[in-house]
Amino acid sequence: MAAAALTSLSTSPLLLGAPAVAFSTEPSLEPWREAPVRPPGSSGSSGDGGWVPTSDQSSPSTPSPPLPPEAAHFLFGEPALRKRKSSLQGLFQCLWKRCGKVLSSASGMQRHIRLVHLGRQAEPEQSDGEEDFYYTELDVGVDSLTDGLSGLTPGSPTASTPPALPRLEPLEPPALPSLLRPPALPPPPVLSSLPAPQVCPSGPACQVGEASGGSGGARGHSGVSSQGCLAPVHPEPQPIPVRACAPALPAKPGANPRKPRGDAKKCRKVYGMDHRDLWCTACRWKKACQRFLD
DNA sequence: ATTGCCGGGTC
DNA sequence: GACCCGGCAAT
Repeated sequence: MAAAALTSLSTSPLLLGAPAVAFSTEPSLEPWREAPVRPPGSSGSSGDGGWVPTSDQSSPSTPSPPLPPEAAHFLFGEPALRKRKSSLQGLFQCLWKRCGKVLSSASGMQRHIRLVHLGRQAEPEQSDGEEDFYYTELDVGVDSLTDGLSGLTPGSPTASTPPALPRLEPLEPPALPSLLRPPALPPPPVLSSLPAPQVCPSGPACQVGEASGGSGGARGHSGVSSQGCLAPVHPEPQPIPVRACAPALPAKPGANPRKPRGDAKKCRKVYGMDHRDLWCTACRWKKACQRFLD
């Protein structure tokens, strides 16, 4: 029995990326989904400059192309957003923008998506599971949902705030495990053509390490709701088949991991305790050195 | 033990 | 705000 359940679960591409919770399936809460760029007629599997799709035999998922940082923010800011393959029966709603079609069977929904949105033929063509990303199951029961939300305080607006992240230095976007990926990379031009990076100017998930030593930089970001990050600014938001896959988020919300110590010698070491008057003020105040930046 | 500096205090 | 320091983590 358990093995059968595992087997069926393992076939779901959704399961892999959502270690934490199954989030709300309310479609209106998912305006962040980006356009799955799949021009009709295009196979959408090449031209990503380096990303070579593999033959994809291990799972319905295809390798994940590098997502734009914005997408990574979404990933951080949002726990798992969808669930599927739950034991309960439900309705299946198409998440494609301005579609919202509701069908009562997953297979019907997959067919709908293949035909209508993906421009594929009716035959499942050993369906790669891509359709799975474009619809959600409208649950009838709430049991599985509340499982994932058990850690949240009902009614608390801050509850949806993701745990504080370790400083997001301008690192490469965390290599998205190829668990969940859009079938085709949403084109950077769309995002970059936006007037301004208003996607999430201040959300915790979007926080980028401040230039130097503003000691307050890492403080006080608890009030920002992750919803702010999800404000759709995409001109033509289409459901993006990306679900949250936070790679090992810090366990403690509010834990503020220290900056790794730089190797630069600071005033204290350069001038010594004897010449404290030569120190920069920050060093004198036991703050992050302003003179010898890392 | 030393160093860097966060967090929090006082003025 | 400026200024100071306890205490922690990294070294």
